[in-house]
Amino acid sequence: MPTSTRFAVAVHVLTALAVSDGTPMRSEDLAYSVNTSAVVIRGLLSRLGEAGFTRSQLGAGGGAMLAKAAGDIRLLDVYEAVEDPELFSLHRTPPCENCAVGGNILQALQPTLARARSALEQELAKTTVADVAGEVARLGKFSIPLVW
Amino acid sequence: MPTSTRFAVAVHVLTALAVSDGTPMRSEDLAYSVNTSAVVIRGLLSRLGEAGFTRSQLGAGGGAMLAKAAGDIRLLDVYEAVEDPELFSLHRTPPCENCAVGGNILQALQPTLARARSALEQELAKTTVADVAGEVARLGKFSIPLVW
DNA sequence: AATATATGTAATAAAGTCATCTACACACAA
DNA sequence: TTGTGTGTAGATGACTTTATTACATATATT
Repeated sequence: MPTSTRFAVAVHVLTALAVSDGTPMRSEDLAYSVNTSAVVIRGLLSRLGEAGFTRSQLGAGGGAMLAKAAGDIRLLDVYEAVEDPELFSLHRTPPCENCAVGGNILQALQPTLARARSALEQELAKTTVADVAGEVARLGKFSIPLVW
Repeated sequence: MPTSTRFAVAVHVLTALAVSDGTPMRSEDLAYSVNTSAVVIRGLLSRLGEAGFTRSQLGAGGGAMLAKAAGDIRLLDVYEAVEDPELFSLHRTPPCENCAVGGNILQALQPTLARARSALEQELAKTTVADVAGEVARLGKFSIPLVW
C-alpha cells in the first residue's frame, strides 16, 4: 500500500471543485472538507496546477477552480500527477549480480509487473472527475452546481 | 509506490527455491542472493511458511524448500501473503462528514478503486513462481534444477 | 551424549516518507 | 492602502521498513 494519501485527497479536491462549478474555493475551505491542513491542500493544488487541471485566483474572493472540464480529467491523470509512478518497490539494494537467480530476477519479473501496472492504469482511465462528482451528488442527493 | 520490498524479495526467494528444486537453501544463502540480511529472509520465510508455500528444515544441511509445486504458487498468492492488502491509501483522517463532498467521496470512489485493484490482481494471478523460474533459467542460460 | 548447524523471534537502531504546523514573501481585490 | 489568499520553506512528530545483534530452540552429525 502506498503510504501517501495524495491520490485520494487530490480526487476529493478536484471533485469539490467540480461540484462548486466555477466558484473559487479557498485552500482553507478545501482543507475543512478533506479534514487536513491548508498547507497540504496548497501543495497538492501546486501539482494539480502544473498538470493543467486547476488554476488559482489570488486576493479576496479568490481560490482554486478547475482549469479544464471535469469530464476531461481521468483518475489516471490525477494518479500520475500526484503519486510516485512506480507501483511496485523492487529490491532496496540490487540483488547479487553473479547469482543465477539474483542476476536475472528483475528482468524476469518485469513483464508481469508491467502488465499488472497497465491493467490498473486502464481501469483508472475509465473514470473521470465528472463521474465521481456525479456519484457524490447522487449519494448526497444534491445537484451540480451546489450552492454553498 | 509501496514502501515495502517484501513482494519482490519473496518472489526472488521462492524462485531460488524453485531453481534449487528440493535442495534446502539456508537463509544466509538466500540473503546473499537477495543482498539483504538473513533475518529479513527468515521473517519472510515465516510468512511464506504460514501461507503453505515453504517449509524449513533445522540442523546441519537444513534450510528452506518449497512445500508445494512452483507452478501452483501464483504471484497474486505471494503478494497477498506478504503485502498489505490495501492498494490505495485513503484519507489519513476521515473527511468532514457533514460536507457535501466529504461525506460521500469515499463511497463514490470505492467502485473504481475496487475495479482497479481487481484488474491488478487478475494479472498477478496469471503468473506462477514456475513461470518466473523458467524465465530466469532462460535468461541465465541454465536448466532446472541448478547444481550449486 | 556432545557438538555444530540452522531456524525463529525479540529488541534496538537507523533511514525514509508523509502530514502537520508556523512563518512569511508575494500577488491581487476592494 | 488594507485585507485576503496563494505558494513555499523549514522544523517537528508519527509511522513503516530494513538492518543488526542476541539468544532460545530444534536437528543432524560424530
